[in-house]
Amino acid sequence: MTFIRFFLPLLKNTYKTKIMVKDTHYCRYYMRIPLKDVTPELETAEVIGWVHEIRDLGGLAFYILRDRTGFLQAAVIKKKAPEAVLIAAKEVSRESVVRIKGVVKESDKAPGGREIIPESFEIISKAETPLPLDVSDKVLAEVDTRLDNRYLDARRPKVAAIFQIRNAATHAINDYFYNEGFINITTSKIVAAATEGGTELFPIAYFEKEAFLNQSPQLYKQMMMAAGFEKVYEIGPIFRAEEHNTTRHLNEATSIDVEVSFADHNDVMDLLENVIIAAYENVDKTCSDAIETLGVDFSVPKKGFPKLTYAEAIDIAAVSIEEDIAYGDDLSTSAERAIGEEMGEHYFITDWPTSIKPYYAMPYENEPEICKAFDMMHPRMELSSGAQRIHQHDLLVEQILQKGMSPEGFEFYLKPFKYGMPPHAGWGVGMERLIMTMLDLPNIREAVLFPRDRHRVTP
RNA sequence: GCCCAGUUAGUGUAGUGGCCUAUCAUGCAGCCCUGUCACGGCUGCGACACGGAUUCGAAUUCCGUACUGGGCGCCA
Repeated sequence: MTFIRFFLPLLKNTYKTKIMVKDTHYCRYYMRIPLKDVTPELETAEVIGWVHEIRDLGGLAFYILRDRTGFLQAAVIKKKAPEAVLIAAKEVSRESVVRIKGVVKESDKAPGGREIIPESFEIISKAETPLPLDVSDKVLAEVDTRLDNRYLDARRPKVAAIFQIRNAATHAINDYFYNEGFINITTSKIVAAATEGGTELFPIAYFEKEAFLNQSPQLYKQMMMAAGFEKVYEIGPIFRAEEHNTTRHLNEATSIDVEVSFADHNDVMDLLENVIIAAYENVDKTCSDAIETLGVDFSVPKKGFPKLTYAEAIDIAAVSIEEDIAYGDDLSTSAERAIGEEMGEHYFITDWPTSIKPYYAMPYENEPEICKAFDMMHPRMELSSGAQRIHQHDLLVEQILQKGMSPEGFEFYLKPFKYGMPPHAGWGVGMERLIMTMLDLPNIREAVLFPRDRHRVTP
């Protein structure tokens, strides 16, 4: 019986057309109405949701139901309600899943101007008490408690809103690349050696071989340039085994990685701006409810991010921070912040010293001490780094040696440079940082469903 | 890797040697309540991370252990 009730609509689209309301996004597959679509015009409705709050006034009790679309109040009038409704209403706990059928009434006293008067009230899945955290936000839990109970935490509209927005951003980025003729690739996350340098890798057991989780798809993107794919991108996980413990680092992050042949650093900086703006624009266009739920100031950045050379950035930092900073130093966190404050919007730092950028960054022909590498910054932090890459085999080997690394270690990477490697450029953007800065989230863990940090491997 | 801080009911907290039989809020249970929307009222339930030391007396001081948060470095 249950089987028929659930699956008949799939086979026979006309069944129960009365509640097959306009929004096919939510309705096509279920015999229920999303809560936001419940209106008095329906007269009757069957809804399923979580019991968000219970307010028992004595002769009258209110049950606030919640699903991903919103809230609906069910009003149980104890003198009039059927016995079975009273029993279930008494029995139910907060955060239980319930199915309610009843009459929908207009009421200016009810939230959203309408409420449902249950004629049946079925507890589909009862929630135990006490709950590990308060979904209704009366007592805010700490991030750690929330992450331990992420499935409950994510029931909170504010949390759901973040991932709705992340979805819209990801979708826009994929769309942008697709429309621009990029090929979406996926590359292996299991690698044989520390190829890029500069960061610690997680060792893994790979049968009888030594292997690691990849820190970046960099080398693979470049190999696909040699393959003639011309424009590739990948949105995927990267792993860094650094023991940092901060609100802006993850040991597993999502990288939006791009590589373009026959392009230089300026071309891909232009591309980067477009991608960031496309993400913001789609969020702006499709997520106004989520933005409102989060209560953040949201504005789409304007095309033409200011460009600062590394030397100029150092000058700004030198006058605004206490600590000593000189040409050739990496930009410290406090320097980054000081420059960000000065800039007040997204910006690029270009023309970095070759000595502090990875070996694959292309030095300027006339001034090889600096290279065609750039960082793209949000006032709060670094979002992206990229460069025109070295495509000449011998120059690459020279740079690797200069960094004190051994070319023998990654012959598989160098070999493609011998057989027709086009000039190319690319970048990587931290997805979580993009979302974090977009929504002004205090902690990067808020931008991932299941963050992996120094201590956390569950859930 | 270096440095700092923390751990008290399910959740979030108060607490600086005796007034702690541990505060408050939320939650939960019971009773009252027909328009709540942070419903309200009354009663109750529920916690000092672990081990050791100091002391007449330790949630509070000291040592160790475990766990956690944060800053820096490095980076996305």
